[in-house]
Amino acid sequence: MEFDTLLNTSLDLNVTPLGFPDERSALIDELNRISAENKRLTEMLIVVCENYNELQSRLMEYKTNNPSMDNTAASRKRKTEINGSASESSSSDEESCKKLNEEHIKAKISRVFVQTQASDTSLIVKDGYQWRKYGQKVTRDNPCPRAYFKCSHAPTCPVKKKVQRCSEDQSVLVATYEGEHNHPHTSKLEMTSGSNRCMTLSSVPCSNSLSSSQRSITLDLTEQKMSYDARNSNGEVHTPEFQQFLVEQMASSLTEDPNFKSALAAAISGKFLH
DNA sequence: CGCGTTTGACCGGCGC
DNA sequence: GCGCCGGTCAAACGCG
Repeated sequence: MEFDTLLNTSLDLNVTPLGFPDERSALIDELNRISAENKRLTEMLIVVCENYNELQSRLMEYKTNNPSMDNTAASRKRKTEINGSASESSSSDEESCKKLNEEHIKAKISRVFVQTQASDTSLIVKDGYQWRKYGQKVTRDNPCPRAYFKCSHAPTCPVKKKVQRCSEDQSVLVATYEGEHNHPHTSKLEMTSGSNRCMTLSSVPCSNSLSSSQRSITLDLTEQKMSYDARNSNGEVHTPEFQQFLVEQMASSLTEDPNFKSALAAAISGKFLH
């Protein structure tokens, strides 16, 4: 894992030139301890994902047995559409469920939290797609203006996004995506360059922020997906192996953070040099 | 001159 | 029915 590389690097840069055997052994112990902790955290994350998967399966089972289960998370608008189609249509319950699922897919919503620099006043979230801004509005619940974007890469792409600064922490951008892209990323490099980077977690039906410096977490707020299945940008369903990979990526992405590296190197060198 | 952004006007849904 | 509010439109504007 890159964590080891990082630690070896800090060892070479900060400690080895001093050449104290005690410090080296202490550092190695520390490295082993941190590596073990890293491994333990990774395993915990896997367990959490498995538990979530199990819960989702139970929910799916419950919903299957109770098809009339209310869709409480839907917006008022969605409720209106659902009621309207139900009253006008004579279709069966199964067809209604189908329609609901289709509408859910159409209305796929995900939310991204992006940590930006305090001096950065733009509402730009680099996510690998090209966006055209078509409006900006000050909303009631947040003094910061909300910007409205449409995907401009493909004329037929229905995806929209809203970007607004968090009212509590204005260094955090909240980007809300609606719909799914019908084309690939325009630039994968853009995903990992610039002032912010994105890491995506799908199918987590809650809102949360797990941002470290210049990093973001995507939380998919749609509820039509009944099992934990990590998807890539093309909507492909991934295997459990990929979930394992994703977990490892999440752990390793933390260690790739330059700020984290420098802070860790400083902490280690400071601990043993003072 | 073309393209993207800005910004005020407009529209539709919802609550009272 | 009216007002509020979020979302969208489109003309004006700026920049390369």
